[in-house]
Amino acid sequence: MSWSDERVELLKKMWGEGQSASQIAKELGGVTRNAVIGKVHRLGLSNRSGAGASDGGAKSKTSAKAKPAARAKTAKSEPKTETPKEPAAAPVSRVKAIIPAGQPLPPQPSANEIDPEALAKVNEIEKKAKKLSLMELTERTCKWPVGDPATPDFWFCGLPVQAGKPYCDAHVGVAFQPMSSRRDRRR
DNA sequence: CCCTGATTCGC
DNA sequence: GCGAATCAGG
Repeated sequence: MSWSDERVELLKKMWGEGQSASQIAKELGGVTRNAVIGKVHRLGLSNRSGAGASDGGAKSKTSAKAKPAARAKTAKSEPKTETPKEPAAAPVSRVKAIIPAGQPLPPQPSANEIDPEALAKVNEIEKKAKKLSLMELTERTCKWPVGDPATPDFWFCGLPVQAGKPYCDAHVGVAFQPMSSRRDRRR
């Protein structure tokens, strides 16, 4: 396949719309996402001007970037500092459950007031939760704690996490509320 | 693991 | 000019 005007145009269009390279490649057919990215670069529109779009893995690299130069076989045997797997701070949501009654609760930002939908979603997925122990958590398992840590009935969600996030899709929903839960609250 | 774009370099 | 292989990161 070659880059006909039409194909290039579609490429530009989709790229402009914020479509990912893989999506564009899929749409065009006959090319890989690498081909698309390569073309995008050659066309000089590597930087999606203005369009915020879904920034999957793009992190506006700084111009001058260190490059390995000869990418032969030099690299590959680096020490690589593995992420020592953090315990991850407990979400404030279930705090109430793990704090003995009678103790004053620390001021919680917005422990309450979470999208009912998000909560419902959580309740649903928690049924499917893998109920992992702390040791079983990995970089891609939801680290949302459930239950009382001082109890055998304590586990972590363990469902697949959302890329880059510490929690699964549902828990991300209640963990990161985009400021402004209630839009229009009739009172 | 999935995914993203960025870069290099032989073709 | 092209794009696979690789890098770098969420």
